[in-house]
Amino acid sequence: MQIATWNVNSLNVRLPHVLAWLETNPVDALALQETKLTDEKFPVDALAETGYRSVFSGQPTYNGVALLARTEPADPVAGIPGFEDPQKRVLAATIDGVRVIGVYCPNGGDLDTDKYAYKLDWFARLHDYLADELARHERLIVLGDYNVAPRPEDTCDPEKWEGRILCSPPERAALQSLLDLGLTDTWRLFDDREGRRRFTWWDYRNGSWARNAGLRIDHILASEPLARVCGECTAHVGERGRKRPSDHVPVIADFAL
DNA sequence: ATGGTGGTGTCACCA
Repeated sequence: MQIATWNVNSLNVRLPHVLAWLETNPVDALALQETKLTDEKFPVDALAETGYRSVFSGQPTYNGVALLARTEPADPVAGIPGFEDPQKRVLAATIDGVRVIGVYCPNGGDLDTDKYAYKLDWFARLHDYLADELARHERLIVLGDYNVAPRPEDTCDPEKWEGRILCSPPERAALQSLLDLGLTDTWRLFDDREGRRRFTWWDYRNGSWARNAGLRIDHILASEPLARVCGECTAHVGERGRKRPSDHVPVIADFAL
């Protein structure tokens, strides 16, 4: 089973990119973030023509998540149960016997802002939700844009990034608390693989792409039975060099199921 | 220093 995540930064703009990518990478499931579409405007038909069923949870202008799959996603649940939040950031469904939870974690703004406090609180809610889900589902994948670079080597310039937003110790601790539940960051299973590009996001500003000034903030976490059979996790970095790209690229993992 | 959305602003807001 191949499963991928992609923050598309507007599905309205990026739909041609997504359709083309799916044609050459016919993954079993794809989690999208920052669709920036209301549910009425979700491109159900165009995706169906490419062979994908969709479930989605969107809002105008900001946020918005979706799950695409070649089989009908079952038992969809939007949001974190028990957590009232107008920001559409979480969507779960069962795909081919795997419970898949797509997440768009808050960015956090700057360290001294309300957005940062919201980010840390949001991660605590996600933690408790995932604890429940792990108890219910042996096969669980949690994937998306976490807006956290877990280690210095997941940044282009540790001296610059350490302690800043996306890399601060509380954010890293929040991500680690998810792993401590029994989830594996599948990327790190292949840390010793040579020639692999290390980042998943490059800011549109400052010529970040040209300088390869990126971060690894998009992750695919898997429960133990899935991590054991994970054979690959890579970033499709080439997507960042296309015309009118998202600032994130797809991350794809392969499980021998 | 860029890019996307909503919508016409001295654009603001978000990433």
